[in-house]
Amino acid sequence: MLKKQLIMEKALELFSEQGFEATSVQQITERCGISKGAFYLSFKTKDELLFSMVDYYLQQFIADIDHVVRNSNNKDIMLVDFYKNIFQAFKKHAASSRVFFNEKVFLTNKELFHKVSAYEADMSKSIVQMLEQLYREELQETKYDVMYCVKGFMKSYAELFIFSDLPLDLDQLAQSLAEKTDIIARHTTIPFITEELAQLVARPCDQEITQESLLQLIDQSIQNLEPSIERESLELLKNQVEQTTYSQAIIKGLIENIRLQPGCQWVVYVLDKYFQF
Amino acid sequence: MLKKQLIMEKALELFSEQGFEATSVQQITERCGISKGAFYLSFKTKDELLFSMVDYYLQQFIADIDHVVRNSNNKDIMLVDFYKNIFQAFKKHAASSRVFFNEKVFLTNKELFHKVSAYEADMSKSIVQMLEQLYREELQETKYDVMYCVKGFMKSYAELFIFSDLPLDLDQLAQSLAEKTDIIARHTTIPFITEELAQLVARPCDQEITQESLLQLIDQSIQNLEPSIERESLELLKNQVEQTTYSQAIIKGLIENIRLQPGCQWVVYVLDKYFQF
DNA sequence: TATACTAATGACTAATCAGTCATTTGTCAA
DNA sequence: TTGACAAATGACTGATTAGTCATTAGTATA
Repeated sequence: MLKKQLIMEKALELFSEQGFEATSVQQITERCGISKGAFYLSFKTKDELLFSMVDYYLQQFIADIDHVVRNSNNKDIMLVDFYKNIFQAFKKHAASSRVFFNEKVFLTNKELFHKVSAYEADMSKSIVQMLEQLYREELQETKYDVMYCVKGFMKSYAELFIFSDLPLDLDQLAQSLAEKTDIIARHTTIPFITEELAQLVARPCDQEITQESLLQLIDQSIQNLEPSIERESLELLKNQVEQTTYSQAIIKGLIENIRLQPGCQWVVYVLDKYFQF
Repeated sequence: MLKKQLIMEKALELFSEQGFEATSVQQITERCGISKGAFYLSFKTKDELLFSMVDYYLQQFIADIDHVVRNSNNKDIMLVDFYKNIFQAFKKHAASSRVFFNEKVFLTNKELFHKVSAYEADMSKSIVQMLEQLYREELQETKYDVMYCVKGFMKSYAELFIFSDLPLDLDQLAQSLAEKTDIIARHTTIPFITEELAQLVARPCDQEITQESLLQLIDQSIQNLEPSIERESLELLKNQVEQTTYSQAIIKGLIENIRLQPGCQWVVYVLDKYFQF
């Protein structure tokens, strides 16, 4: 399915330059060097392209964040790591950030709005998880508030990457925001966001990972890979989902094999959760 | 120019529901109960409508914030007042917030992007001014950072008003954010946003208020008013700009007369600055 | 080479759009 | 009542769009 990826990448460029509505299918196919008909072999409609792109790009972003939160053992630098990764992602994916954090379509198309909201809820959950790891029960009353502050810092400082390409010291930025987050976490006494409120806003409840949905996701991801070690790893993992025979170590190793594979971040994220790493 | 206002209001509703690109002039005129031709008597193009709307709605928003910052004498409640007003505005103008904080057009149309950036810069300036009043020289190193945090809080918590209509306790929210801002201001030691960086990002330098540009603005605003005390006040103020004869008290009174007049917030904001209140 | 199949093409359609302009309607003063 | 002017109309134009489909190109098998 390399054609699909090509289309999504070129479409991202164009959407980032002109927006979704203002970009025609013709323009996309011209930039891809393919015909209009070929486009409709990959995607049924222009809307379906956008849906696929949301999955393709937001999954990468969310999975990235989650990985940092889960794999940072050193609490002293967890926050710094978190912010450094976030802004590295913003820097690297400035184009997709522009599109997915600013496109109006996401507010007007209900289905799409839910999709994006669900990913945002995943991100919020990761942040709360990180805060719980860092501060344990000290933060019981205010953790959702602190999460909102973290998201606010992200949104505000991300503008530096999205709207300009100034050379910025990522390390200092990460340290600065880590300090701010720590200060807020330690000193806040008047919470506003209760757990209930946080859940009301993030309504789109994350759907459970079922064996069936995971197998479907793996099949889909396999199609994105050329025959290779990575593809073989994913096929072995598929068997493990159907019937676990290998040890945790082997399974973890197989997941690591595909962690950096483009288009596979999401399946890695879901596999991590499924096998409880 | 009541027709113009009608069109802008109905267009805002539609843009808020569907976005700018997806809304046709036909739809706008249908909701207004006017013909297509009548639309083009008020606005030369669909783009010109958007330009006018940016001025009309963002000026209200910015002027609102500036007024709080300038007129709050009590430092203890200045921050609370600030946030309460901000979120009252978000609540009241949820539709325009949705449009102007999420429309992609603003990123792809250069001229429009500069317009919006200029208003954002005005807002940033007001916030820095408030922080200077509150913390004097204690905050010299970190005030631009704190300003970015304030904007982050605004962006993050505004989602509560823009995307849902849950009943929220504005007072508690304002207090909660005021506390957070105060905490950040007092404890931050690692700044990231320097004055230089802040100015680089907010490039679109605010243009100076000249007598000429002010007179032009007043003329424009007068056209939005029916004959009334308010209109007379504005006409008197126009004379005062050309040649000051009245005392400060009278001028201030005349400005107060029109402060709450719809469509006049911006001229009030500029008059405030011009007469140095 | 012949056959069967899939992948890819691009001219085409029907719909929609922004913007125009000849015409009508409404409103004054004379 | 008339005539002169401005306000408002909506059918129309030309351009552009998403999506289709009859045709062709490419490739693998027999």
